[in-house]
Amino acid sequence: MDTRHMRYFMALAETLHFGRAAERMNMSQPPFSRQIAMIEHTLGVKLFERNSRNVALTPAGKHFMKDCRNVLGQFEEACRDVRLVASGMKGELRFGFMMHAAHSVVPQLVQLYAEARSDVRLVLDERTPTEIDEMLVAGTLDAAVTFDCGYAPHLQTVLLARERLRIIMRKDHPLATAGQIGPEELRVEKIIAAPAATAPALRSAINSYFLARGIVPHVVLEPRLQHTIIQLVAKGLGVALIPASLCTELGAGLMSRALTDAPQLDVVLRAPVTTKNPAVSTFMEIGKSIQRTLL
Amino acid sequence: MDTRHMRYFMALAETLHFGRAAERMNMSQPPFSRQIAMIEHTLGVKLFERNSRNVALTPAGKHFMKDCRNVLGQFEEACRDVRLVASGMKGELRFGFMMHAAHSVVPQLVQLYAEARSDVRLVLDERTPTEIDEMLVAGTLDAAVTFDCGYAPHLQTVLLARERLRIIMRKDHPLATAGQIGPEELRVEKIIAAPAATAPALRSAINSYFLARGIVPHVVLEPRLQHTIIQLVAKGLGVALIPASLCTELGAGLMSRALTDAPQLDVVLRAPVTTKNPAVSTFMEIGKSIQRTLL
DNA sequence: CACGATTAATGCTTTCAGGGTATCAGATGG
DNA sequence: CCATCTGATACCCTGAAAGCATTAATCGTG
Repeated sequence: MDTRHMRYFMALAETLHFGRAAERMNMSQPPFSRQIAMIEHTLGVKLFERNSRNVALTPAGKHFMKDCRNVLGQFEEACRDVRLVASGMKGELRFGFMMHAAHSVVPQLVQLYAEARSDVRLVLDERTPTEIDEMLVAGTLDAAVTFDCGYAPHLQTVLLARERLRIIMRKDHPLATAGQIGPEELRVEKIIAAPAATAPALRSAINSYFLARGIVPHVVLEPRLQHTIIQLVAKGLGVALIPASLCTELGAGLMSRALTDAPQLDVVLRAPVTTKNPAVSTFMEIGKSIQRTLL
Repeated sequence: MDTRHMRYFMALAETLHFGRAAERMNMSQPPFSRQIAMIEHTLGVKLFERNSRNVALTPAGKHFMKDCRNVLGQFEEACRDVRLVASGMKGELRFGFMMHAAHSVVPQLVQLYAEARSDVRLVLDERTPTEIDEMLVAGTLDAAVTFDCGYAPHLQTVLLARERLRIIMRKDHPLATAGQIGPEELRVEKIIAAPAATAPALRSAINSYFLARGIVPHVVLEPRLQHTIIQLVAKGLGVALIPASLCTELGAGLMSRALTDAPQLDVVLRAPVTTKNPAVSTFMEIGKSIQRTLL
C-alpha cells in the first residue's frame, strides 16, 4: 500500500465509476481495475460492492475514504511545508539576546520579523554575551544580539545600534548632585561591573575608560547578570556603568547620569556565516533595516 | 513522492548512515542513495548535509522528519482501521428503536454492545414502528428493535421479549377500582391508541382483542407517539392499552391494571439479511443473549 | 605522508510492478 | 433478443527501481 493506491481508491470512491476514475488518474480502465483489486487484496478488505452495472462503497470503504482524505491531505501538506521550511518561510529560529539589548532593539526586531514570517517560530533565549558567543559557534543559536567583540571570522555581523554608557547610582549618593562625572571623579567609587568572562566587550570598555587616564577602577563586585548589578546599586553597594537604553526604566531610588567622553559599545546582530537555517537571512535583513541612531 | 519514499527518508534520518538505513529497508546501499537523491530532487529541497564521512539533517530535513512520522503513523492507522471496520470491531451502527422498547430491552442491549465493541459508534434513532420498517428496507438503519409484524423475508429477526398489554387510566377513573377488566368492561370506554399506519402490530393486537369478543373498540384519539397517548390519558381524555414495560414509570396521576387474557406482542431485534455492515452480526448475537422473560 | 578503512556516489545490468491494447462477460433497456 | 454499457481478464511491454561492481572522497594511523 502506498499513497498512490490511496489516490486510486479515492478516485473510485468519489466517482463510483471505474472508467471515469481511471480517466481522472490519467490511465486506462483495465490497469485501474487491477489496482483496485490489488488494494482490496493486500488490505484483505472488500472496499467496493460491484457488479458490471453498479459500484458502491462498503461500510469499510466509506470509513477508509475519510481516513484516506485525511492522510492524503497531511501528505500533501508535509511536501508543501518542507519547501516552505527550505525557503525560510516556515520553521524555527533560535534567537539569543543579552539583557543589555532587551529594552532597545530586540523588541522591534522580534516584532518586525514575526510580522514578516509569521510561520517561523521564534525561540527567544536570554543569555550573557559569552554564552551567546559559545552557542552561536556550537550552533545552538541561529542568530543573536550581543555586543560587538571584534574579530569573528565565522560570524556575519549587522550593526544595530551604538550605545553610550551612563553611570547609575542611588539618588542619595554624593555623585547624584556632582558636576561632570569622569574617571577622575570615579577613582574612589566602588564600581560594580560584570566580569570579563561574562561580558568581555562591556567590561573591556569600562576598563579602558579608566586605564586611558591611568586609573585602575575599584571594582568591588562582579555579578554575572545585569539585573543583579542594578539591584546591588539600589542597595547602595556601589555605582555601575550600564548602557543608556537600560537607564530609562530604573527603580524608584535610582538615577542615571551622563559620563564625560562616555565609552561607546556596538550592539550587533550576529549569525554563523555557515548557517543552514534559511530563516536567518531575512532575520538579518530586518536587522539591517532597523539600524538605530548611531550617535 | 510516496509513503515508500517517506520511509526511506525516515530510515536515513534516524540512522544518519546510508548503509545501515539501506539495510533497514532490506536493500543495498547504491539504490538507496539514489532514492534519497531522487526525493531531494523531486521536492527541490536538500534534506541532508552529507559528505563521504558524515550525514546530517538540514533544518528542512528535521522539520520534514516530524511531518513524515505523523503521516506514516496516520497511514498505518488507516490501513489497520479499515480491517477493523471490515471485521466489525470498529465503525458505526445505526440503531433504530420504538419508544415502546426504550424502557425494557434497549438500554441493556445498548450497554452490552458498547462494552463488547467500544470502537463502534452506536447512532441511536427513536422512531415509530412503521418508520423503522421503512428505514430498515431503505438501509438507513442497520438494525432496530420493533414489534414483530410477521412476514418479512428480507429481514433477520431475533425475539427479545414477549410483552402483555396493560390498561392505563387516571387514578380517579371508575375502572381504577373495578374488578377484572376485559373487552366487555371497556366496551363503553374512550380508547386512545396509535393508528394502524404508525404501529400496525400494536394496533392490530388491540383491535383483535376486542373483535374476538365481537366488540368494536371506541377509539376516540389516534396520536402517533406513545408519549402523547400517555399525556392524553393523564388529561382524562380516555384510557389506553400499552406494553407492560411502559407502565413502571407512569406519572403521578396515572395507574395501570392487568387485562383478562391480555394481548401479547413480540418485541424483536431486526436487521436486513443483506446487511453490509459487519458490526451488525455481533449486535444480533447480543440480542439473542438477552432474550427476556417470555411470559 | 602513504596506505588502509570507511562510506557515499556512479555505471551498468536486470527484473518485475504496473501501464497499454484487445477482448470477454454480465447486466440493462428498448 | 440485441445493442450498449461497464467491469474483469489475457497478454504484452516499458521503465522505475533493485542488485553488483566500482569509484571517489575523507579520515585515522603507523
